[in-house]
Amino acid sequence: MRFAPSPTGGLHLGGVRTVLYNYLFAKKYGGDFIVRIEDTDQTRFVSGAEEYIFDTLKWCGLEPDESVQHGGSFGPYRQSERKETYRKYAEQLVKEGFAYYAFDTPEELEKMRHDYKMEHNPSPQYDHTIRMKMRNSLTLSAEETQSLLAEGTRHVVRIKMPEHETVTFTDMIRGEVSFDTSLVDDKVLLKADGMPTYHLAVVVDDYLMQISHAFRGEEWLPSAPVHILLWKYLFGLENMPYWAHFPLILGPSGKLSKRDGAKYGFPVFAMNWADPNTGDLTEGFKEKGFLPEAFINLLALLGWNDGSEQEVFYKGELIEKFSMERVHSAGAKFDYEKAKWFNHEWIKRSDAGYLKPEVRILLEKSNIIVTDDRLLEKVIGLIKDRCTLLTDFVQQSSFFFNTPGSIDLDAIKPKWNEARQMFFVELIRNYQLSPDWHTHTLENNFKEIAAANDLKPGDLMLPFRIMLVGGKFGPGVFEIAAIIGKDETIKRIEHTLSIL
RNA sequence: GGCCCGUUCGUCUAAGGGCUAGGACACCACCCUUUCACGGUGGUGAUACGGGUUCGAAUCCCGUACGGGCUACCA
Repeated sequence: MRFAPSPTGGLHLGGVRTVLYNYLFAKKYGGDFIVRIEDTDQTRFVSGAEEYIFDTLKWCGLEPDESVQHGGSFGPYRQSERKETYRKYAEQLVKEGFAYYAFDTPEELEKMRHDYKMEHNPSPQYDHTIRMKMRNSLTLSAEETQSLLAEGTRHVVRIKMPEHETVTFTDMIRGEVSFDTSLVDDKVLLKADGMPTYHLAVVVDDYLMQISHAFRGEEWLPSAPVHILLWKYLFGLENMPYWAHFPLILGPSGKLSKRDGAKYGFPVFAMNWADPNTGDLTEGFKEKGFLPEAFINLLALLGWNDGSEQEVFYKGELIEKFSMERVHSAGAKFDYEKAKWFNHEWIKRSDAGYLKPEVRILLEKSNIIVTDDRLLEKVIGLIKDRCTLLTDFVQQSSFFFNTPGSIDLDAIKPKWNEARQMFFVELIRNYQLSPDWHTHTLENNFKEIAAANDLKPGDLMLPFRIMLVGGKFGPGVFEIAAIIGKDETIKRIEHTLSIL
């Protein structure tokens, strides 16, 4: 099993789902999950991106068995460090007539694309119809080729696609897929800078690293015939890994992109990603307040299900139940509302102790320092049902620890009167003298005073809540009062009374 | 344009020839709740279209339409 990301930016939903499925499949069958860094494009190097990938995997709980960071006996796991191994295979292909040297400059290629551009063929390819009109070892004499090579002329190695062959392979998700090779272009295998392209590297490395199953996104399907042919030429089809091409995760319009997230207001990356070149920060699911368990869960169900109506799965269950046969073949549009539902479910099911460390960090960021550990846990237990995102805990719990900064007076004023004012004055006196401070006592006393004054408790509870909480939300009022204590409760009532 | 992949409620999906096409999210209503949630009950809502094959098609085949991907010395 392998996952082979290119470290050029943040890891988005589709990428993480690919890792997930790779991981689940590997773990299910006792295989190794290996992560190889595909960094053959030096122009796209982004500092910090590789580390970001591993940080993301760690957060998701999808630790590789072999990788740059985890070691393994098939290294190096960074393609840039394997540069020397690829040339040999490219030369072998040329020698055997499956590939050729091409000396065309970027300008010449551009000219070709321009000259052959027709209405019926808007994007001409470097293929069997064109290659004999270009500058390569097929059109040049052996001597010319040799001397160009000897002079160190910049050149690439291209695969020579056969003219009329049908390449067929079995995709684990789609079944048999076939291609007419005359319609595929002569892809570059080895670039002028000596680095391989993805096409060569993926085949060579999958062979050398003894990869048994190779899963990737559907966007790779069109180049599959190139890879199949390379396997046939280099290592034999019988040694080729099993392939699976996952359907794409779609945004509101086409393949999900970073742009979609910014445009429609939902995260696309797993964790915050700060582009070192532009300085742009893209918010991640982690920072948005998602639990890794929920993130994994929602991704797993985006294109897969176990056939039952179960939707919430632990990682262990996913490993146990995952199967390629049940991966959908159609693309799935990402629904942020449903994603939030998954997180809410996970928060509800997590116990307060588990949530505590994260919540504490969030509270500290809002300058709420909680020293009483048991209190924090109790509060979390009381409010977690109403928190969809981890970040919701701040608003839902701040009033337990700090006096509310603002009071929603508009919710009280319209029905406020002398009688109610008097009620609260009496309530303060009563609570002041109350020998104990428990939820039930507080509620009973509250109702007795109301009854004695011929007032309906229901009309008084909302104002009371606003005084303690600041707004119309939160758990039972008397529980809140019980937790914040006598002094604080009275102080808050007095404060609101004074500004009404 | 060419090639490849795909098409069940708005969204994620179940139903691999035989039922009123099931569930979940979202939405609406009601119940519970003297706030907001949680929870509960119910509701709106789908097999893209046209042909076959078959006693019988969401399911198999063909065509059309639509959607997506690819078409770089990027992955």
